[in-house]
Amino acid sequence: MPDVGELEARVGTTELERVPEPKHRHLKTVLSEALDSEFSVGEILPNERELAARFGVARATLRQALEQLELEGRLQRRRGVGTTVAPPRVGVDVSPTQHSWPGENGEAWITADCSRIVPPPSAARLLDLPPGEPAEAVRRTRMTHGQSVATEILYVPAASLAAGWDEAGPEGAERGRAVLRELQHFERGGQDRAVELGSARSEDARQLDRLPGAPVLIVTTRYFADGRTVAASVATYRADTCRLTFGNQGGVSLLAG
Amino acid sequence: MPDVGELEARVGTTELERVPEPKHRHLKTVLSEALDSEFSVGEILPNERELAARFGVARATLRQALEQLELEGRLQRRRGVGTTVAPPRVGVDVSPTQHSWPGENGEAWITADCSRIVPPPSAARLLDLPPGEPAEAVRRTRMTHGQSVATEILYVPAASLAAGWDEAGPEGAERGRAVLRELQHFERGGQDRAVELGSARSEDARQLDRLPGAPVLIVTTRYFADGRTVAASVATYRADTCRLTFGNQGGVSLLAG
DNA sequence: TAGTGGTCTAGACCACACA
DNA sequence: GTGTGGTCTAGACCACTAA
Repeated sequence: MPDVGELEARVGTTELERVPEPKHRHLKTVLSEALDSEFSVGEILPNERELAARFGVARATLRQALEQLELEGRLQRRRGVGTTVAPPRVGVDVSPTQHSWPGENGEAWITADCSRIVPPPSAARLLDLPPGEPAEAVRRTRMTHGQSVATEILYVPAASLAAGWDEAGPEGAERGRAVLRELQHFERGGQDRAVELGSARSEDARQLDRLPGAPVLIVTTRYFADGRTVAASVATYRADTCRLTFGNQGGVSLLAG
Repeated sequence: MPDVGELEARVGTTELERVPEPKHRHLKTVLSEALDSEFSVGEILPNERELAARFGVARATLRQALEQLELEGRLQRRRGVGTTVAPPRVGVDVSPTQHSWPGENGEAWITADCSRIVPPPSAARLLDLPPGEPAEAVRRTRMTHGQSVATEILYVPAASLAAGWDEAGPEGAERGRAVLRELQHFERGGQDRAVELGSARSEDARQLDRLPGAPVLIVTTRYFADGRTVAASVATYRADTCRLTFGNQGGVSLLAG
């Protein structure tokens, strides 16, 4: 375990400055620099009680600093285990060329489930669907490097399914794959996308191996064909481990390095 | 001020459930529903001590719930003022058609400053610039509906400036506009973009009217021309008030090629 | 000056992972 | 069990805003 003796001294020193910077913010800066210079990826930090004692602050104050560093993807904390130095964020391509049409071959998405439900109002609005109208909801998970980085619900209204669609057909993942096959019949008309900050619903949190409320990036997509919205999806990406890339150079994202 | 009597009762009730949900999370749910049904945009909530007392929890616990709601853009808290119900997030277009080349006419960016600096390592990496090499750093602010929603630093290496570029030329905003004019000479070669979660540096926080450490969406862009990276920018968007949109229906299709 | 949210403390107990 | 991070309390004082 690296020595943090010098850092303790600096916390005390700056505390006397003219412009009072909150302790937790200064602590975050000091820890951040220590992570750069004295720790390597995967290394375990001293526990919170230990660190708080060393820096001469209450545990709650130390936790404010750790929370920020976790938000920025610098640390990973796990209950019952400890706090470790996180690897750099993974670049996940969400540009239309990589994420262009649901169910396309070569996608990184794994279909998990599907059921016929009444979409929540926010989803109904995306689809221009009257409230109360049912749709197929396909649940998928996106894997990268053996880890699940995102979960998604893809809403497909009945109007986007062929006339022979069997409402009483198979359930679960098989039904989901059938819905995705239906979408292949459309001539692609483009898409819309939005990114915003959110917090993980408990269902998403379970799948992403995070606590409920963890920060996530929510990617909302509308798929167009035949001059209307034929499907819409709400994807939830782990904000701590992911960087969403929109490379349009037509090749591999150079930002990945 | 709407009555929250019913809500208090529900907090007490659910506390007895079999699966112990943290109080702050349940509190968040209850408050969220109250915001939907009993409050309207701009309305002022009771203060934190008052709310904590009503729900029978410590102020710190209540604050955990409020912090989450603020993160999701539902609330706005200002020291010395109070907590108000936030308006829906503003959609800010960051698609290539709207944000296509720095300094283009009709942009929503206001040039604030410019100086010759040595870019931080992260920026040098974006530019494929050797460490220590200087670049012009143009600082800009993006306005939407009279509010500043983003700040940006655009790095332009010396190699991207014309032979006759005057290093000792004007300072401040005027210098920035001169650098932007230089960029107009290139034949545009496309761009790269990435979005990730970060926290506001104190400088950004001041410009965005937020406290340092506030959650922000960081948009990193590389501009290509002549087969190389001629400029790169790091833009910081307020995560609480902004939804980044990548709409391409009305404009050029990103699916081309 | 009064009232707000922001910071900080020094405890306590709980849920979880792992040996 | 033992040790970790997660939750929660009941205070206190500070920085800021606006009347």
